[in-house]
Amino acid sequence: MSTEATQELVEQWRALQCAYLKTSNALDRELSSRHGIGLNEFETLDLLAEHRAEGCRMKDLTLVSPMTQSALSKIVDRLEKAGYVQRAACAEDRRSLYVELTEAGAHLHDEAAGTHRELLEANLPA
Amino acid sequence: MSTEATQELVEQWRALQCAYLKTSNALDRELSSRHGIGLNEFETLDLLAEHRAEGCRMKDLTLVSPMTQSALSKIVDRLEKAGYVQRAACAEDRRSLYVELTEAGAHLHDEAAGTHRELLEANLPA
DNA sequence: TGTCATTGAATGATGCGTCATGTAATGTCC
DNA sequence: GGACATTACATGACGCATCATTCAATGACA
Repeated sequence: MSTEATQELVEQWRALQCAYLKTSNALDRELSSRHGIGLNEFETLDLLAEHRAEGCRMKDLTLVSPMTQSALSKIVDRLEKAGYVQRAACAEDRRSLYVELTEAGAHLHDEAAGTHRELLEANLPA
Repeated sequence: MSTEATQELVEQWRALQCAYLKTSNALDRELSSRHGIGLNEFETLDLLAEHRAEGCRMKDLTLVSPMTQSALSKIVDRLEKAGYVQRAACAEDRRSLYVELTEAGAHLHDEAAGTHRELLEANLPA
């Protein structure tokens, strides 16, 4: 590979990095200050809201989230402690747990989604 | 803003997130296993190599790196302990410190840069 | 020149994500 | 149906980034 092509690759990577960090930092800061939850918490709520109809087990979450199983377990812990989510037993497989939005969780999601979308529009490269 | 436009924004964000996480995870994993340094350490070495001619103070690093001043201080700590970098007093301003690549650091950077570029090519969206 | 604000850098407390591991429950195969 | 592997999830240890704070040096200004 030529030196110029390599240089271009590095610049492309730095641009990606910059766009991602700028956006995720802005999201995290605003979601925290306005709604009291971090970005990963919000995005988990968002996934739960999206799949609310089918029902969502921990395992399903790991399939659609970029987070680790372990991280998701702790995120759901925090959301549960805050009352935004609850775990429910799964009749077909007693190892599994359903994760469900509570009233408060659905309400918070509605509010925070506005902030989220607004910041995406402000930060994402057009 | 229309619902569809909002939805598209969210998809754009998830794509950005996915591309960034996939690439940075791959980079971090390979740089660690092949060269024993993390991604942020490497990118700091990379910046130092890039600005080697002018001389690079801590403060200059914070201007070109996406990392925090505090994080950079600790990254340089680790690089220094590993012998890849050294801090040197700054005559014009005794609060400042120059950060310089050592022989070993320059050598490691040469090797690791190959891995870095290779993984960028493999992971970045063409 | 003495006072006060600012700057460059280091550090301690804290939060969070990851890895490795543990523990049930389930599946498989003889 | 009993032994073994596998799956779903939780947890503890660890690393690392961040924030707030601290400290020393410098600048500004009366």
